Amino acid sequence: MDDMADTVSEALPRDFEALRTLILDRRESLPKRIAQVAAYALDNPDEIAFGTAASIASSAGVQPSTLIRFAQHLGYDGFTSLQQVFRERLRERTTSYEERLTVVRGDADDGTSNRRIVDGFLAAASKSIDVMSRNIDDETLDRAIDLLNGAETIYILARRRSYPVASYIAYALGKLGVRSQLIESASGLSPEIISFATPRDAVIAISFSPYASATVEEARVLSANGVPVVAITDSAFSPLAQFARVWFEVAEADFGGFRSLAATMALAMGLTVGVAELRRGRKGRKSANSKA
Amino acid sequence: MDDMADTVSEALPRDFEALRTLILDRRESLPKRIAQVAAYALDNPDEIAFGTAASIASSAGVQPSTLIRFAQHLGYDGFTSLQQVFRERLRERTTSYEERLTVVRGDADDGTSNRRIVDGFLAAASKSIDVMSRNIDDETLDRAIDLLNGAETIYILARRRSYPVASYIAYALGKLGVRSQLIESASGLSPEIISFATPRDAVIAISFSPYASATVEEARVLSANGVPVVAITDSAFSPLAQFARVWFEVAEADFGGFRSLAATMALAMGLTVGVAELRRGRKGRKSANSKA
DNA sequence: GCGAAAATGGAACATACAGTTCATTTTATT
DNA sequence: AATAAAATGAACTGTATGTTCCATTTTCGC
Repeated sequence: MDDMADTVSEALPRDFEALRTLILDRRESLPKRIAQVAAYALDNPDEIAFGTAASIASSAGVQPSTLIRFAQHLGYDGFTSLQQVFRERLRERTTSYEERLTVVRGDADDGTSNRRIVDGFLAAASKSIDVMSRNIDDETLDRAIDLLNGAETIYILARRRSYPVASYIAYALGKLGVRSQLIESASGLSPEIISFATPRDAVIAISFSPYASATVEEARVLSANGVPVVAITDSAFSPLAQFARVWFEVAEADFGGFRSLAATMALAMGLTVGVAELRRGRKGRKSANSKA
Repeated sequence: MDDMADTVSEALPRDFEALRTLILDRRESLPKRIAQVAAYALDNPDEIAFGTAASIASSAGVQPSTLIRFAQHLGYDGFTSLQQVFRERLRERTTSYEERLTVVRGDADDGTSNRRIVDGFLAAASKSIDVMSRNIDDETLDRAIDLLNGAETIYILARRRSYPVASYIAYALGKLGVRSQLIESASGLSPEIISFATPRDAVIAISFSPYASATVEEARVLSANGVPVVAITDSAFSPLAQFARVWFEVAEADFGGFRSLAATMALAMGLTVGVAELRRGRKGRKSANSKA
C-alpha cells in the first residue's frame, strides 16, 4: 500500500473540481461497479457528503465495500478521506444570497448603510438568478428561440422598468446582425411602426406588474394581426401571458421596492444569442454552431 | 417527553433561518453553557454540519453532552436531528456559479444548447455579483453617494452596452423624485443639454472598454467645467477614471463576448437609492433615514 | 476452454459515535 | 443562610459506522 502511494505521481485531489477531472479521466478504465459508484458520486455529490457508507451504497445500488474500493482506486486510504473532499466542496461555497438578504434586512451592525443598500441589490440579483436557473424550462426556451429565429424583424416592446432590458436586446441583436426594431414612447411613432409588422415577424414583449398599458395594448394588437409574441412577464395572470405564443415567467426578487433585472437580462441575452447562433448555423459554416 | 412535544406550540425549525431566529429569540433565557454553544453554532454553522459531537464540543469548549442538551432545549430530540438542519442549509445552497460556468463551457451532455446559453449568462451574472460583493469599497461608495446627494440635477452618461444601465438609473431617480437628465445620442441635443450643467450638478458616467467616445468626451467636458463626475468603469486605465471625482471598478464576467450587466446594475441601484434615502432624511423626518 | 487474476458480494469486526446516567457544582428562592 | 432546583462535567453504554476479510463469480490472456 505504501508502494502504491509512492507510485502515484500526481497528488490526491483535495478539491472537488480536481477530483471530478480525475474521475472523468479514468472513467474508461474503472471496473463496472466502481464506475457505477463514480457516476453516482458525480451526480449526487451532496449525498456523498452527508450520507453514511451504508445509505450511499444502498442509493447507488452497490455494496458498502465497493465505496471503499472506489476511494482506494483513486488513491485515498478509505471512504472517509474521499468524503472529506465532498464536504469541503460544500464548505467552500460562498454564503447563499438568500441568507445574505435576510441578514442585510436585519441588523445594521456591519458596514455603512450605503453598503447595505448595495448588498441588498446584489442579494436580490443573485436570488433572482438562482430562482431562474431552477425554473427555466428547456422546451419553452427552445420554442421561443425557434419562433424568433423565423422572424424577419424582431420588434421589442417594453416600457418603464423593463425598458433597459429592451434596449439591451436591441443593442445585442444589432451587434449580432439580426434585424430588430425597438418600440419607444419617445418618438411617438409607435402606432406607425407597429403597423409594419407582419406574421413573418415576431415580437418580444416584456412587462411586469403593474403592466404598462402601452406594452400590453401594442402586444395585443400585434398578436391580433398574426404576429407571434414571445412574452417575458411575472405570472400566469399577466395580460401578456394570455395572447403570447410563448411566455416566460420570471420571478425577480426585489429590494426596497426595486425589482432586480438580473434574471430578465440573462434570459433576454439567452434568447438573443440563441437566435444569433441558430442563424449563424443556418447561413454560415456548420461549425459555427459548435463554437467553444 | 411527549408532553413537552405537545406543549411546544410552534413547530420545530426545519430550515436554518427559522432556527437562527429561534435561537436569537431565546438567547437571553438560555443557560450559560448552552448559550455558549448557541453562539458557536451560529458563528460556525459549517462545523456543526460536518463535525462529530465530540469535535464540535471540543471546539466550542464544552462537553459533548451540552450539545445534546442544547438541541433538546430547542425542542429537538437529539443532537443528530439538530444537525440535520445545519446540513440542509448546505444542501439547499445552489451550486456555485463558478462551478457552473466551467461545466457550461465544458461538455455539452445535458440540456439543450439553448439552455446552456442561458445558463452561461446566468453564471456570468452570478459571478459578477460575487466579485463585486467582495471588492466594493465602503468609502468610495459613501463618497459617491455624498457627491450625488449634493447635486441639483444628476446627468447620466452612457452609450451602447452601458445604456440600459443609464436608462434604469434615470427611471429609478424619477420614481424617487430626484431630478436627472439622461444624455442620449438619439435626440442630437447632447451638447446643448450638457452646456446647462453647473458645478452644483453631478454626473454619473458609465463606460467599459472599448469606451464610447461620446461618453468619454462629454464626461471630459463636464469635468473641465467643474461638474463632479462619478464614473463606473472597468479599470484604472479607463479614460473615465482619469478625471472622475469618484470612480468604481466593476469587473463584469462575460459569456460569449457579451458582458453581464448584473453587478453594474446593482451598483447603479445602490447609488440611486442611496441618494434618495439621504435626501429623504435631509428634507423629511429624521427617522426616514433609519427605516427598517 | 483452461487457468490465473481481478472484481464482487456479503458477513464479521473493531471502533467511534450519539446519547444516557449520575455525581457535583452553581444558581435561584425563601 | 438553608434548601430546592437547575445546570454542568464526566464516565458509561448500546449502537451504527467504516472497514476488513474471505468465498464466489466474472473477466481476461493463452
